Amino acid sequence: MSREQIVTGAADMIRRRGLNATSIREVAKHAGTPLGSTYHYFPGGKNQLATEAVQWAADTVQKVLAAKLRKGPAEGLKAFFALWRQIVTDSDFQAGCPVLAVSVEETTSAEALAAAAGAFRTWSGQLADSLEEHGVAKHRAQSLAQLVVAAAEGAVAMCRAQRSIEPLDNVAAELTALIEART
Amino acid sequence: MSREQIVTGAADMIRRRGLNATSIREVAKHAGTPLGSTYHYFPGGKNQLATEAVQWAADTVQKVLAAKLRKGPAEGLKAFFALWRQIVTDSDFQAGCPVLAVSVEETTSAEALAAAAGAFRTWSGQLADSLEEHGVAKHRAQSLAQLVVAAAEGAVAMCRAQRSIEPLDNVAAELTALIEART
DNA sequence: GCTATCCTATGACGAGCGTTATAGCCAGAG
DNA sequence: CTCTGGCTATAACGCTCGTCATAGGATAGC
Repeated sequence: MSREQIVTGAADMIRRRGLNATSIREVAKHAGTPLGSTYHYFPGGKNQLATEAVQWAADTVQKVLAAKLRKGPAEGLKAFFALWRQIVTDSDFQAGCPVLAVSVEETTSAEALAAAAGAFRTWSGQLADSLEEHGVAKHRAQSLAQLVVAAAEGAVAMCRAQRSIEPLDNVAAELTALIEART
Repeated sequence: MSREQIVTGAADMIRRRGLNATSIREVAKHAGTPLGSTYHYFPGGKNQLATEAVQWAADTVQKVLAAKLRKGPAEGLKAFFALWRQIVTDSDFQAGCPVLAVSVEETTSAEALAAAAGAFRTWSGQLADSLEEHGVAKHRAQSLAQLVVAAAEGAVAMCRAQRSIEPLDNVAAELTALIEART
């Protein structure tokens, strides 16, 4: 279905250039669909498209996380970082996280920003639940989970700026040690 | 001098809206200077202005960090997080870090991106040096310092999306405990 | 008072943006 | 075969963007 291609294409462009630099015309071209179709599928315009793109990215990560966390928090954490590592390296340091990109632009639609907030809450919530199940106190589990998400997002951006995967790998190693010591 | 006002104003707008949504016209208006002056002071156009804005922000943080790190890594870390906390809360969750904003937009000029990379390297380098002086092994010091910078940047973005200061405070608490345990 | 230098003021350029409108196509139901 | 409804195609709207050019004004040194 071409509607889905538009959403995933939009997510990919937001990941790279940010929301403001992602134009509907280019998303349509990139998806091989005419501009008119975009407004047919997304009558809410750019707001709606951006919101759905963020939600799609959030869901994708959420599914990976849910699957890997069944083997414990440490495995989930590894998968989380491996996922970002692949995105950064496969794109030659040109792609990052669309959720972060939306969070950083005030101009953004309120709905897309809310979707971004939901993504952060979902991911850190999944991690926190897993930590709690493995004996970490509730509040501590939440703090650690937020640390993981924040550090991963920040490290991805650092890697892009520095054109080096080193920050992400270092951060992953530090957090792996920290999590494994607590569980 | 009005040149400086243009740079700081640009940094403030990039902090809030990102680089792409920051137009030279609005920067000039915000600084109370005519549009023509912008190209007089910055013949390199938007690239040059963005680069100087990033450098200005980087220097500002670097100075605070240098001053506080003299009292030890833990004090530096506290000041680092306090600085971001103030920016986020004073702006009612609308402002973040211009360095991160530039790092997330591929469209960005290569020079501004290089300035962003320099900022990350400077900040984490300062922290790493301080940790090393207080007995942390060289490589470990670097990892920890990168973790701190990445987590702070990511946490600021999370706070903006969620309109809550909680992630930043939780991350600061976790990292303070981690750093104090190692020094 | 005169002139050279820095800054201002104003407007124009081509391009791209989000969005809307309208007319045409084309499959599948009756 | 016809008709209907989902999708395409195309063009236009008002707007803002980055950039450049050119003319005007002030101010400092002589």
